[in-house]
Amino acid sequence: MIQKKLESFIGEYLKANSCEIQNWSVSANTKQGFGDYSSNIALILSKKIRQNPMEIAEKIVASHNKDESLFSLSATKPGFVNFHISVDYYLNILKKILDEGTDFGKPVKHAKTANVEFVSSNPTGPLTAGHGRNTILGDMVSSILTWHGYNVTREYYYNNAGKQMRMLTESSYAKYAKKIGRDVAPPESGYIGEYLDDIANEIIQKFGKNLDSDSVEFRKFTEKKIFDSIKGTLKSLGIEFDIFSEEQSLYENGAINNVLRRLEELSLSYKKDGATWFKTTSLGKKEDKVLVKSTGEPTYRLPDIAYHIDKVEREFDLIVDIFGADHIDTYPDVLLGLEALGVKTDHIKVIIHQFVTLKKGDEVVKMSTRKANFITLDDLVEQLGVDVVRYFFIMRGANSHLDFDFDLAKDESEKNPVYYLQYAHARISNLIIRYDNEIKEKTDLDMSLLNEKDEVSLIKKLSAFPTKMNELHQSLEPRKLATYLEEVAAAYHKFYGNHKVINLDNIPLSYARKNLCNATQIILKTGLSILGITAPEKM
RNA sequence: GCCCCGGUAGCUCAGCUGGAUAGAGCAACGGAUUUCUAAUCCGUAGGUCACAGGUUCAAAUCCUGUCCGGGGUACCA
Repeated sequence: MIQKKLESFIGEYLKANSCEIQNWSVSANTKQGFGDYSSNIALILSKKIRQNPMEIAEKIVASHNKDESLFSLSATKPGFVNFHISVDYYLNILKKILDEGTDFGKPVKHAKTANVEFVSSNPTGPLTAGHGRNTILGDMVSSILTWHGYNVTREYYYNNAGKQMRMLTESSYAKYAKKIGRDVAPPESGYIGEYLDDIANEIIQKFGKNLDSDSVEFRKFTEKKIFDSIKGTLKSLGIEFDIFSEEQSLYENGAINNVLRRLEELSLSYKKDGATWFKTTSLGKKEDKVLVKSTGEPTYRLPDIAYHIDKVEREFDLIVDIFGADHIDTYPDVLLGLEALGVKTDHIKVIIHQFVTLKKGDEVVKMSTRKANFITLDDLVEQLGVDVVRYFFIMRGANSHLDFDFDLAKDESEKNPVYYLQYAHARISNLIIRYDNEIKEKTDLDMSLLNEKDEVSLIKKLSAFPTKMNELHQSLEPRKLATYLEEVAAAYHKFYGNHKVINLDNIPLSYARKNLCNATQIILKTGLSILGITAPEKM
């Protein structure tokens, strides 16, 4: 890529002058007036060879062969070396975008596998608005990896062995019992949502009124029904999972006991007060953590260690966990456990996101599945539409808190930047139809006619796409793609506003501009599809 | 107690693997409508980048401390 070439230019200069030095860089400029790229080499070098940086910069500029057509050089103020890339270079990229279409910028060889675990909410009720963030984030991260050539497994892990599910089963039975007139008190702090009434009715229809309280149907049927509803919600958001893994099986196949045994063998666990402790202090932590409570029930750490061993053994090249802030304290323990057992962890990437704070006006809504005072993800989709919902959850970086005012949601949805992107795409579609209707005449494509400021800056923006995607591959932050697409759309709207594409008096220019529009549309389409957002032809 | 995140324009936020003039949207004000879809564009105004030190040729960006706000967590008493 271009940056490498610029770096090697500097590198060769250094070599020719037998200077050995590190820490210098060539970076793209965001500001106007200093060329496309700049290097700080002279500033770094000045200290070492005790020379004025400006003089060094000018020497480097002078060393450049002026016949070189790719770029020209200049030196400015404190001592920057600026690279001005030739327009031809960008025009070539533009051609490449048109040739390669939505494959533009895609790395060819990767053939790797990745596992992305997300949502992983226990099937105790419908997905709430609060789950939306994890859900959307995980799906987009998966898409980013897919685009980069990974064969991605989307995995949903749920805990059906613990207290929550037992409570759900009892709550389900209580609803059933009440409907058929048995005198049964609902469990204390059980689940009370209306969705359980619906399920109870179905159970009556399907299995009749004579089920015992310990019938497996309460657990099985309730779990299945709730899962169906969760899957429905996910489907409406365009998300489908490849695998659902359950905690239960880790008990059944002995994986959990195995972890306990091995930790004991390594003297990394001990009993105290009837509980089993994980000796994390001997692994550099401040305090030990509980693996199995004195009640005999394991804490979340133990099954999660076993589950991660299982994932690692499935030999993915990359394992991504999308976790909410409640895991901040605990996931390091899980990794520690894996390392202690000699399981490789350096290909595990944990993405933690902060929670969403839901508000109604100024009032914060505390959501609880158990108490059934929640706004479902379905509600959001119904009110705002899939595209707005998807965009909404990645408008802030995963690591920042996200405030969501439900009262203003609809209001704000009209101002949602996603429309700005989609409008740019729709505008282009419309324009191309117009163009084909109005201009029948054929002409050769001459991109060099595109030399207006707005045109050039749009072309440069489009050219940055592969670099952006590369960054995205590193950071796995969908927001960065969204930000980039907003910039592309802005550059396009600006160009569109200031220049006519269809001009019957200048067909060659019209044609070149039409191709610029095509290229813009390709980039927008590719980006939007990675975000799982529709690219409309009309708005 | 321990941990995480944030404090940038009136509001909501970008920018934060250090770079040269701190950016958008909304709100305000003024302009563009015989339109290639105005869900757009052009312009004006708006900033001690919480505060204080430090590192550096260079700090909104890195380090330390302080203040303020949000959140998480414990077989926690």
